[in-house]
Amino acid sequence: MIDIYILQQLAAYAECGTLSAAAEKLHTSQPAMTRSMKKLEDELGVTLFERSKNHISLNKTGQIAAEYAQRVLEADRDFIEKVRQYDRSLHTLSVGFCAPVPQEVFTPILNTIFDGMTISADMKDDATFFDDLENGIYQLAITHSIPDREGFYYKKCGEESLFVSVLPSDPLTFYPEIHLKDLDGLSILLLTKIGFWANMHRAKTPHTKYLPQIDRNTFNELAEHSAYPIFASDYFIRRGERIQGRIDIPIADPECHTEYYLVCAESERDRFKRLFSLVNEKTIY
Amino acid sequence: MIDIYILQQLAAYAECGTLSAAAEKLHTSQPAMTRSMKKLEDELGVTLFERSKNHISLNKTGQIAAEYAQRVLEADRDFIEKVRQYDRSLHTLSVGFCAPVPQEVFTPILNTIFDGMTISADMKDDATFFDDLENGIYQLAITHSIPDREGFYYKKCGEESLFVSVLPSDPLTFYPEIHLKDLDGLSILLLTKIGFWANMHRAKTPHTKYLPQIDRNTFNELAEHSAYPIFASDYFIRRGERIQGRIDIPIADPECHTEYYLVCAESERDRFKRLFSLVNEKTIY
DNA sequence: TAACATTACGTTAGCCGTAACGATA
DNA sequence: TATCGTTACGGCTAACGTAATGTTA
Repeated sequence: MIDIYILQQLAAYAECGTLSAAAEKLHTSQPAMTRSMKKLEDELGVTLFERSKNHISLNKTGQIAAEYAQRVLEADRDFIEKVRQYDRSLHTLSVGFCAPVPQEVFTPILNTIFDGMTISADMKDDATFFDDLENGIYQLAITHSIPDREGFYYKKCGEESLFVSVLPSDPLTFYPEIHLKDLDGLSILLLTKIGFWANMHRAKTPHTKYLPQIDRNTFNELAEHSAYPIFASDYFIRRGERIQGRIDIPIADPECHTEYYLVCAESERDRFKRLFSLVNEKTIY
Repeated sequence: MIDIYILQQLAAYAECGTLSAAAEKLHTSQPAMTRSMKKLEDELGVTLFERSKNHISLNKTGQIAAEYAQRVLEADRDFIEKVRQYDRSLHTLSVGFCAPVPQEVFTPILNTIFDGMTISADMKDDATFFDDLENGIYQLAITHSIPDREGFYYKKCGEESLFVSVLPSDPLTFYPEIHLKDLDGLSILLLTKIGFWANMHRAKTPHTKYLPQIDRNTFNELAEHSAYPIFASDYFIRRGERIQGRIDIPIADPECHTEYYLVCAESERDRFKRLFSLVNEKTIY
């Protein structure tokens, strides 16, 4: 068996062209390189280098050796990566959220039930969530539609409705409820990272100029001190977490009312039994 | 980077089931195994074993690790083998001979011209010789037919004719020359390892009972002290290497007269320039 | 009690870095 | 003269084996 460190040195030499350069790259000394390459030739019983007094180069066999050394190194790296990855997969639960409210609601629940595991949360449009569950990218997902095929277990876990939040002086307050098309063309403050809502807005109000805000504090600051309309959620309104001095107008479009579903692969149903039993239709509400 | 010796220990443990058995297999001590496995877990930052007070076993991650360790070990073994193999290929010349006489003639020539190289000689029917040259199994071949396709360089290097050698009292001596069909049904002493001649005999004299002799000395002994017909070659007859007290009768069939060709891949023509220049139509004669 | 894993401890083989040398462009 | 590879040498670390300990079947 050839020590992997020696193969690493061979590969480094093949890359750098001189022993001294390779030594530097590997944070070791030139003599160490010389010794290692000698030892390698010795253990293989094969000449790998052509040597003149102050220069060495790989011969044909040496070039072949450098190539195969790369494969061994790659296998070793792969070993480390795959083992760590597998171990990680045993201790992390990857969850896909399609919107911020489900994430806010479920994060503490998951942390309680799966104590000791790392909860890896991802938020984006749920268009690919069923694929992602099948491919093992997520073990759980909160979607805003029911599965389009077999192989999943799911349960409704809540609802959410959007409002438009404006200053009392805003002309929009004239209506008891409004439609998204009434907003088309306006400038609206909008938080980023809002999952499927982003695509919905983009589709329904293509001419609206959205002013995206990454930071929630900045968003709140701007919302309080500007006249830009913002979107609000019944979830937050119900909890009193509102922007002061604004009026919330319901949106009539059906796209602004959604139901949420907790979904897992059918094969993992048992594993998430306790979670599903804790969830009911109004978990998000 | 994980030291390959530790992976070897992991693999040995996975195979043996206990650290002590693995230690014995690898000619090391139990404590060394304990330490190595601890170190492996440490370097990976991952738990691989379930431990009770006097028993350990691989957990799921450990089983995955053992699998991947095997791959690394295989890559390392492969490295050694392939490098040695390539080096060997640079220092050996594999030659296919279709008959004994060419081998006898060419062996000293090849040893002289390719001094320092190992000449690996193979003798068998030359049906696959052109394929073998293309696939790099041979670098040179002596065939009894010219190449059936492009891509080869060749030169006629000799001829050989077969005789039947019998006692003066044998009825066959009545004929000035004989045909193979006259031999069909007889018992004939025959050396093994005679290349394409074996298939020729089998095809032309299917009812003959051949008495195969592996050892040349045994063959000569039997030839001298029995009445069985044997085959002789003009090559040996011309050199006086005959069995005492026998008469050599020429065989009329065209299959018993052959020409020999020295062949190499067109791409290696230069490499064998000197050899070809030394060879002429009567090299084997 | 026999087999096993782990811990403790003293020893040593092997590798490393520094220094010196010789050769080359 | 600067760079490169090799050799020599002293120091040190990391891994080893022996021995002892504790646990289990």
